[in-house]
Amino acid sequence: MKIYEELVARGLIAQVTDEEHIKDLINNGKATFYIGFDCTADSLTAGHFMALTLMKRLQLAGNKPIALIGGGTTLIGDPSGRSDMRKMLTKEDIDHNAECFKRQMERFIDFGEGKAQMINNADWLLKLNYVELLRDVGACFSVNNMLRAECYKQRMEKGLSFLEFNYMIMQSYDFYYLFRNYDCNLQFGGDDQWSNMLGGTELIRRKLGKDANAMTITLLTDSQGHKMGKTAGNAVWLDPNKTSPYDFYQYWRNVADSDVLKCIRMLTFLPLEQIDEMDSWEGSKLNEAKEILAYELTKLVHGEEEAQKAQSAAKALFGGGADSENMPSTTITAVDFTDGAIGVIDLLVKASLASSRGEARRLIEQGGVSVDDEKVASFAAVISTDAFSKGSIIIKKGKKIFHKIVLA
RNA sequence: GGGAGAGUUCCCGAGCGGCCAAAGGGGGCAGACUGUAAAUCUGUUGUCAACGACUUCAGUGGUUCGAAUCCACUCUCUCCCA
Repeated sequence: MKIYEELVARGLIAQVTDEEHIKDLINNGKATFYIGFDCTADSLTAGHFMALTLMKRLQLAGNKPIALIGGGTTLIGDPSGRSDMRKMLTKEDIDHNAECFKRQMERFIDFGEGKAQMINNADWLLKLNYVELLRDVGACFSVNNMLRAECYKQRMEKGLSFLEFNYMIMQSYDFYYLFRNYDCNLQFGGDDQWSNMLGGTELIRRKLGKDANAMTITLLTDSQGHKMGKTAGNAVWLDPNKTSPYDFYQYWRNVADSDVLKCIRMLTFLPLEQIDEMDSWEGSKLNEAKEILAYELTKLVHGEEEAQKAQSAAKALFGGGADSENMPSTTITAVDFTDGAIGVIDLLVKASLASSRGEARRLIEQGGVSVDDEKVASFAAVISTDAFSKGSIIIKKGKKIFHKIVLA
């Protein structure tokens, strides 16, 4: 099976400009393709992860990836799929974020000589001259067409600033620039980028009379249609300092039944035959599939060792035995104690298991907190230093969140 | 430039000058049920030294014993006309 067919089989491809042409390019390693990453945060997220795996798959098939860091476009802000304007980021923030992205990507993609490239569009976008650009590029865009684009639909209701309206032009210019200077003949992106990407192929056709191609990746959504890779509105980060390998593992371990196979197919590198076999799994057997998913992804992002750790920690905890080896932990010192004891509420807050004392209190009142497997009965409960005879205690919040408190 | 309207808690969205820490929904968190799933049911959801106190309703000032609610100005957004 060739790479294109595999991508289709994995359900990764959403839309393409010219299927035959693209198939020919990537199946024969003739594509130099780019994916843009807007650096709106200081870490990549699980959402970007799919794009990264796609780059890797294509790279393995002999194609040449260009990771385009959006140092310039991020200054504008992509309005796609948003109902309100993004917060404007400062130049410094963006540079910092771009730097962080770079480090994370290097773990996935081989940026060795001639293998792949990382480029920042700030390098050319920031140098543009307004009037020149208008005459050169602006003339190629029809506002009527742009307004019809799907990515602006939502914003036509709530208002769209001219700044953001220009995002499509910037992204199109990127493609045009890469096409001319880097022989980039294909652009990949999330399905929400489709109209921005078409802007690019259109611009290339008008300016150079040549065909460039675009292809979008299916957005990873759960069975309810929500974008995946978020918990409570917060992204699942790839940076271990922002989302620990254990939490990362748990996120995937807890996906809904209906989404497991889709995730395995789209995100892991397991052979398709093996995945097809899992397809027949049902009921509690699916739990095993979730374990596989969680393990595979954690391995890809954090390495085999961390994946092992996360898995054994999870197994130990949910299996009953309290293996606290790899649990997130907080260290306290004697100073935190008053008269040889510390309140459970204080511990919860210190460990960030509760964001306020009121919340901690509520948790305890509702019976959601245990210390060393014993339910905390009263919010006034205190833990004495004696409890730390083994050096640490384990606090459990709810059913799935474990945290170790170490006495230094 | 002219006219009309809007800004409320994580989000949407109610809110006669006192009974408003603010209805309702969504989301979140916790409990029950389970398979670390989904669905369902229940509780909870500003902060704190917690039957009380303190800080919130775009901002700044004002009117009042008392303001999310009234007035003035400012900012932001939407709509209509140019």
